[in-house]
Amino acid sequence: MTAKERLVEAAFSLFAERGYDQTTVDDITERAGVGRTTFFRTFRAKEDVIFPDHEVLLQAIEARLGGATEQTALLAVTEGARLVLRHYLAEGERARTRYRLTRSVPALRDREIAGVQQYQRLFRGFLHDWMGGGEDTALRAELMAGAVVTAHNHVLRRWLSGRADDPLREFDAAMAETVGLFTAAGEDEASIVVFRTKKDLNALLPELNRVLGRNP
Amino acid sequence: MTAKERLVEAAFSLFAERGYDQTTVDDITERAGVGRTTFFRTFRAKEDVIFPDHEVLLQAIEARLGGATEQTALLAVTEGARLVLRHYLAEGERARTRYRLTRSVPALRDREIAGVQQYQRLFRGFLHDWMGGGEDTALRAELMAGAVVTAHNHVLRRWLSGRADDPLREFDAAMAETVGLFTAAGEDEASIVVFRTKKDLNALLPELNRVLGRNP
DNA sequence: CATCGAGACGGTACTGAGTACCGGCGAGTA
DNA sequence: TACTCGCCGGTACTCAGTACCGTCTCGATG
Repeated sequence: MTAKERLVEAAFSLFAERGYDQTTVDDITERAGVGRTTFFRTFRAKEDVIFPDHEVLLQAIEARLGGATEQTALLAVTEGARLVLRHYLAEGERARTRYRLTRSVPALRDREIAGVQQYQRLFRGFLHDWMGGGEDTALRAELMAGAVVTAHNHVLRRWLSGRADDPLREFDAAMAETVGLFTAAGEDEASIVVFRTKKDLNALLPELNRVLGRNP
Repeated sequence: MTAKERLVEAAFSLFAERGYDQTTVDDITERAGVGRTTFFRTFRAKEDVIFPDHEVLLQAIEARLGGATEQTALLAVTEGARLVLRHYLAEGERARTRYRLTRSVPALRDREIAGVQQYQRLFRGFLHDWMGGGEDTALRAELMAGAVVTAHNHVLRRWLSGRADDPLREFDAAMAETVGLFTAAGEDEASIVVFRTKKDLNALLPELNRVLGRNP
């Protein structure tokens, strides 16, 4: 068992017992049986000990995005997000413990948000490059990246709080809805119906539906 | 001049001279001519001194959202975001100094992200309530809130880095594109414009754009 | 006028996170 | 054996943040 694993074990157990603020780094290192210096060599800060796989996840996403073609870019992004979700699902109870901590301890909550931002940054850069990297697509890339991360977090939080029985299924649905926002009905078009009449509106509804390509 | 203002002045000047990490709270309070206790009574942490109006902005947004009706909900959200943008624009050089700091100091960057999350949370709650508060609209509300904040930040950063000459105009365009993602040709809605006229169509285009929430 | 209470401020002392630096220990190598 | 490289532990220090207490001012109230 490496020093890192022992530190993580000790930290999670102590946080569960006494709470985050009531646990010092000395407490953690003592239980882990390592020196205090080792802690700060392994983690940059006390808060990072509950996100031990953060760097690994970032690299996994980067690798997934790197192996994408022009045609599979959107798929790569959703699968990158799915990578994160699957990781949390595999963690099981530890992920839920982290969730409780991040919800109750402001310092950890902020830290998690900052971490999510790093995922988003990866997606944004990848999507923007995919779109050509021009200034006209910068906002669109940023919106897409944010939406993907938001959708992922939404499903993840539902599972973490026990409200999702089939998170991967929900993830697919959420992703479909999310990327649909950007792909359906084209860039900046809107359905516009222009007519002039004195008829009653109810009499016009069937014709309106026809123009809009719908079946009443 | 209140103690808070003097602390902010002292902090910004010292950060510009020596940098953030090289400036201690003692340095700030000494230049401001107040006691160290006063600093932590005024700001929760050292990082908060460069976001002195954060709470005020949050309350301003909340007030703006509170005075909205069922029909003006989307307008209220965009104007809430516009409130933030206008505040930064009015700040002028101080906002740019803050931007340089948040870009170079990780602690400040994380703090800012956490602050943005608070705006987003307000929008999300408001939009979700507006949509009825059901589980089926939770994701959609979250996506919209995230998109609005993203679009705002995108324009704000463009202005902060000197790439936007007319930020308010860009903001309107970005917001139109953003809310358009959710309203244009969406699930079972469509933008319908009804009018009768004999005018030339070209003369009507500006008005059409206004109705559609666009800036030509 | 006297005094009482509230609020703002400053000073002191303390905890604990994070850093810098040094020395020890074991494994591989010439 | 001597050397070095990498990992670890210990010590000492800075500084953010907290707790607590005493002081001052000001306005209200008797």
